[in-house]
Amino acid sequence: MKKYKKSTDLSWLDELNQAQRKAVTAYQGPSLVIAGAGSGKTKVIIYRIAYLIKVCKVTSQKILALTFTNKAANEMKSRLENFLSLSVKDIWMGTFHSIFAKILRIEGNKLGFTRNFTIYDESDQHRFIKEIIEYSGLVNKNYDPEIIKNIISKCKNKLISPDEYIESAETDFEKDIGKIYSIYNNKLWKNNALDFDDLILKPIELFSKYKDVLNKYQNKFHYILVDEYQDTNKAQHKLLKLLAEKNRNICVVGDDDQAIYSWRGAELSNIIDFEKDYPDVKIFKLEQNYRSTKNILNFAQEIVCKNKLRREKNLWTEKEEGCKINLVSLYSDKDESRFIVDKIKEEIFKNKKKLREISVFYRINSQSRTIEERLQKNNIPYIIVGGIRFYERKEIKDILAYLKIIANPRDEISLLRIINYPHRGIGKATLEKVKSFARKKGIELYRALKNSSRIQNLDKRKKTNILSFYKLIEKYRELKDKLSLTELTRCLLDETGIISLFKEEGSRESIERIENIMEFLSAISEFSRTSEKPTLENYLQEISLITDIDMWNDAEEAVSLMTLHSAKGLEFPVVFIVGVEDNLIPYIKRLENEEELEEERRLFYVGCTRAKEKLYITYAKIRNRFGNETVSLPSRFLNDIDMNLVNIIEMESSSRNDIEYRRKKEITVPKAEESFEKGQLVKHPTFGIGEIIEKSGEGEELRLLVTFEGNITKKLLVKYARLELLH
DNA sequence: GTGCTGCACCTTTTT
DNA sequence: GGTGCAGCAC
Ligand SMILES: Nc1ncnc2c1ncn2[C@@H]1O[C@H](COP(=O)(O)OP(=O)(O)OP(=O)(O)O)[C@@H](O)[C@H]1O
Repeated sequence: MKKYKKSTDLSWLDELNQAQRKAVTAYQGPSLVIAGAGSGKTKVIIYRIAYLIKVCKVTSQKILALTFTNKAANEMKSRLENFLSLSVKDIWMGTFHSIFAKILRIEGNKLGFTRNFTIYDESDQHRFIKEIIEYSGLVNKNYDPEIIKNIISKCKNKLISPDEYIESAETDFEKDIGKIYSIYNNKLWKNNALDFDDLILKPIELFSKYKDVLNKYQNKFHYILVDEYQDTNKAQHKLLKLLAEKNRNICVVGDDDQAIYSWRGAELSNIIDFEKDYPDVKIFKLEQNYRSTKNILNFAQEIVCKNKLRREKNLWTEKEEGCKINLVSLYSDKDESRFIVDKIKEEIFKNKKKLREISVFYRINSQSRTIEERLQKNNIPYIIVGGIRFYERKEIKDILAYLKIIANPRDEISLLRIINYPHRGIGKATLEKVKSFARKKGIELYRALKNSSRIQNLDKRKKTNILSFYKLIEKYRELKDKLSLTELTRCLLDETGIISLFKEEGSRESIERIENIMEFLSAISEFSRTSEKPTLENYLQEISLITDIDMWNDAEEAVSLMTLHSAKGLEFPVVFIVGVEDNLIPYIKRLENEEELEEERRLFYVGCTRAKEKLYITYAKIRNRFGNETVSLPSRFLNDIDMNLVNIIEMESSSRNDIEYRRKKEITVPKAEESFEKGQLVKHPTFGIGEIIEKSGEGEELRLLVTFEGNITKKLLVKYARLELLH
């Protein structure tokens, strides 16, 4: 690649087409770049930053660039650095969450928490809410923490405070949620902890309360750029509005067809509101796609243009037609994996593709397993991006919990996690006494440990146990600033005996855990070496906002496997999208309302548009889900596609064209579910006549337990079973 | 009071 | 195919 070293050399602008160049050079005032996949939106952001620095002589500290993942930010940085020879270390570039966490560390004391605050991830939140439900004194304690967590998160994304929620609550359920929400926030504060959503909310609070602070950051960030704007939420919108109010130099870039995070509170309406917020906005449309072949682009367009709620786009490419899209039908998920791995081999050996140029996308993480097994069998290097994050593994979270308490002793969730790990004779009953003591005295749990000698009717031995745990933590709190981070962690591991615990156990799983801990240790020393300020607090902050995608080294020679969501923003020469079946893409829980269904369609579109040269789409008839075999049909998104764009490969033993088959079947699916009742007789094409024993689920999910002739009992999904009612 | 084992229930996607 | 929890054995 060509490098542009001299700052007077402006020929790098020639790498942009005319529309892109317009978007790059209109650097003042509000800009909205709205364009389809692969049209160079991210490129516009990168070049705009270069333009600001090189041509407009803006100092890099004055630029704030917000991306969707840390990986995207790192990529931008390296492109600016290596290719446009810019120093990027002063640019504020990162995700909303990491940038504003950084600001909160600096300014948080104004809102009543200290700079060593803990960030609770989702499992911490879950435990936390569970704890609240148990102790909140609510009559009904049977609430599902997961549901409550989601409601609270939705509220936060929509800027609804606990008080506002309580005010509008009508049902008892809502009133209880309001109570829990309010306690939740209060307890977070007491724990000196924030959840993910707070990382956006708290800055809003900060800027609204303290105009001088707002002013400071408005003056700091003269130029704001936001990538993937279609997936921002109300809170983020508000935050941007506050920050951009003064200078109004804000450039957002997005594609409504790629909005796939509404379930996380993202609101497509932010794009429309942007035009309302800034009536003088300059709108730029990019229409040339530089990524995919004609066939791929046309196929993807055809998928997404069936959505009603979208802006019409006119995407085109100068690239060649390329291969047709391979539409592959298989009998089972096992066959699917075999097919994919065979094709990967073919791509590598015959077509001389590199492993890292190939990626496999799926709807849900659990689908990776069968493919993974097959790849292992064939000794093909692969990497799973996403799924359980490295830092979410149990053994790592346990060590992290120690480190978190050392950094922030008020963090009760981490405290509870490891107070009896490894076992030190502080069980449930003992803990209960300590907790109730803390509550009665109105003190933090950690302080209750210190004063545990004063707890009534507690065994003396237990008190000693508690106190020695307290002293252990205290010791490390003192050592924290004396030892390096690596030394501190090593000592801690030694003293707690966590590693020897696994060594003793000696099982395969334990060995794997030890390996993970070793990897964790090397990650810590890596951080100590590369970070400017390698403190415990900085380390904890960094890892709580880092994801698998961010850690993934895409230069490594390995096939990558990831969800369709994770694939957003990436590109690969060869892409496989697997499990393109109804109930998976679109996902079974998102079939009911039109908006969700459209989002599922967009998700599929995002997947297709990642492919540069070759796209395989596979679906299987039989899929193993939690040990049960389930029958699937090809995705409805494959209906009415232009057959000229696809190459149909039938790998299924019964060579029926399933798409045709599906169309026929739709007519024969019984409409009224009420028509099936216990005791009635039905006829099945394969099993013959049987009696309905049990009925469960409803709608698409309606299942019947039927005993057929010969005493064969089957659980059938009515939707697929083609049952005929006998009167 | 503590710790283990077997059972039930589920799980969409992620900063 | 995993995780969390209830109930049981020590
Ligand atoms: N003017 C151009 N000339 C050549 N290649 C380009 C040009 N603009 C963009 N590209 C290339 O097209 C590909 C897609 O660009 P980019 O990732 O910026 O698009 P995008 O609009 O952000 O895509 P998406 O929204 O689908 O993630 C990249 O490989 C990029 O280098």
